[in-house]
Amino acid sequence: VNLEEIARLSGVSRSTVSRVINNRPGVNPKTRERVFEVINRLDYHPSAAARRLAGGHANILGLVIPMGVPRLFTDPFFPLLIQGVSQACSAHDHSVMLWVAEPEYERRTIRQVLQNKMIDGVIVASAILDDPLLEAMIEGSLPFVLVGRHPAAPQVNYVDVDNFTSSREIVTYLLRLGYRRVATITGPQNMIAGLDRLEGYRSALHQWGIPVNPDLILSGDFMEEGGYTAMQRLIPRHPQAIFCASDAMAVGALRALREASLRVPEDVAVTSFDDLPFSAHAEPPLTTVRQPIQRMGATAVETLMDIIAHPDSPPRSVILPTEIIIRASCCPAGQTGKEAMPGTEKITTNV
Amino acid sequence: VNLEEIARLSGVSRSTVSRVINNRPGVNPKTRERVFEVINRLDYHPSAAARRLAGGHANILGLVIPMGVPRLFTDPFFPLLIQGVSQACSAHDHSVMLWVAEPEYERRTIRQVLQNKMIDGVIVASAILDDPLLEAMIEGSLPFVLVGRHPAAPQVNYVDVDNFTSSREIVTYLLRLGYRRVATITGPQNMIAGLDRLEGYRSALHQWGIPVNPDLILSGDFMEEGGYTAMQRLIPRHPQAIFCASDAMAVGALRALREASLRVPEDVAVTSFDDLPFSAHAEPPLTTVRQPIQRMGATAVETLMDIIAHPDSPPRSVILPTEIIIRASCCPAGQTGKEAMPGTEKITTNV
DNA sequence: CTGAAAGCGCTTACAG
DNA sequence: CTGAAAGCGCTTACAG
Repeated sequence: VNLEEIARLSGVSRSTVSRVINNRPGVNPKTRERVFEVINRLDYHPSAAARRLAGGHANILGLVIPMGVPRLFTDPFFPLLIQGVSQACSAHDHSVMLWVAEPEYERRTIRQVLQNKMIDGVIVASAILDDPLLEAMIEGSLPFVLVGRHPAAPQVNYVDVDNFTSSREIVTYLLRLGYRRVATITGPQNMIAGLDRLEGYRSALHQWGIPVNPDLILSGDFMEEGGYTAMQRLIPRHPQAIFCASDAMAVGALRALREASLRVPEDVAVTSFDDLPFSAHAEPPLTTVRQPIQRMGATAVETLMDIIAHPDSPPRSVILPTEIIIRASCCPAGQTGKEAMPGTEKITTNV
Repeated sequence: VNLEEIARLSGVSRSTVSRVINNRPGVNPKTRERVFEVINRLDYHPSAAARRLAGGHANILGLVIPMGVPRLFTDPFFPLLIQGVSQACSAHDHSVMLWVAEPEYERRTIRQVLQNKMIDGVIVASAILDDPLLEAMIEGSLPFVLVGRHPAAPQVNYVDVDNFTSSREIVTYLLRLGYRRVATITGPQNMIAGLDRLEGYRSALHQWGIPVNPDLILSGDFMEEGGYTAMQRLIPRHPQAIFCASDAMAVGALRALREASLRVPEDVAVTSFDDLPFSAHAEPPLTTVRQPIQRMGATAVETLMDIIAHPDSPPRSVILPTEIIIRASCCPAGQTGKEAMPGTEKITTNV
């Protein structure tokens, strides 16, 4: 079943069928209706290959996850993102081409993506500063959207949450509970989210006139293992409360605290960032910043489709809201957790 | 840069360039070399769209993950599989198109996949019995490979591990340690892996002349939550040892045991299946069957490429080896765990 | 071993 | 509002 056949059966030319399919103006409504009827009856779908070759859109978006092996399966961030992207594409009758860019093959992947004449645009889920892939994308002419803000290039379209403000607010929450010796386990400082979350921590302390103590800032890697080892080094420094820059690190931190026989939240209060599905089942359940990962994926798709449709409009940036999810890993300073804490509760922020 | 230009610069016709690109025989070696030289110099890549349209291969494989929301981010099985597929495709200069098939959109996804005239073949990661997608694939003519064996249709190509034998062996391992009251928490019984792992459990007991006690068989869902609730129901029945059909369920079971103040392995020995990355960090680390998930993805790609290249050869099935990874969640019956258990150790099976 | 030509299924000016 | 025609970049018989 091809366009030719639809034209024949509707009694019009191929040009007209093409106009109908692509929703172009200037077609008699009755003609349009007749053509649609035939299309639906035959369950006709245009060939992406032919479309693309003829200079049109293939309705295929690329998704690039430039990530070394570890984090891809340490936590469900990327699976959720992939799902959001995939769902939104499906809903808009687009397909998605996926690249998982291992660092050692990065150059090759860049070529594969940019020289791939099949895709209409790309979603890049990289938050690594100075990612060569990102630089290549900026140089190139393929429309793309970044998941995560870009610190330097203002022309880059992106979808993100406000990592800075969200982090400042959850640290402020700890300060309000009465803690003063608040530590942080940071994300990698070559990722924008890692930087912003640390800045949010610093900003909250500044606002409350509390000096930032370098001994209470430990660097992590967003993963369980990194949270675990950072916490081990932190324990001798006797923090009252901690802000981990990711849930996965918080789980590692909880493990280190348990091994040291410290109770959470009675001895140390713990907060983090992400609200991944496992965070509600941690021991204790985590108080954390929820970011809408799936929605970020879906929003990236919609933003990219809009960019493709309107290539000359100014750069787009979308900031999605977060909320603070309050669970049992915190309690007011000086109290025991059990008596003081409510069930899960939400504080919506950055709306 | 297109084929025309390569032809011009090499002083041959487009036909010849096409033959060179597609590694067809009947080209003078010197001509071939000359053409390759120009291709490499210009970094030329043929247009997948044009290729496909002209009746050739686009070098694009599809990957379908027909799964409801939950398991996709509960455990890293699918991320690992995706990574294996993506890597192997990249290595063979293929691209991958991804569909995450939500059950409610399944019909739509089936159409999108089968009517997609872009892909050369599909990898289907469904182990659900009577999956309509699978039935549609069997009806259709698009080459495909299943990840997970198909119980009924012998013409279906697949890549899998031997779930039955591997499960029998890890349960046998528990029996050798001296346990007799061995329970199991099963996977969903509408998935072939769930069925096979339960059969393996039964078979091990039979071999040892131990009657199968229905009270010691609880059904789970492969996920943490299901393992947790199944274990809660199991505790009053006083099992000495348990075989969980997935690591994620084992983690849930450990949580239930901890809440009931039962020690692992002293009070209850725990084994499972998968050896996902988090299993080495569980409390205690899990004795489990390791299946090579990434390699299954890569093998599926290679098998599919082989099927596409040789469409008329008989059905292919590939069984990859597993190994039993011994960690601290088991000890000989009647001993305390600490004194008896070695570090991590492997028993390779099904090689 | 090599080339000229038709054709894959679309889109896009161009003409009316 | 509609159609005839060219062309996108390949592959594949067919002819030599």
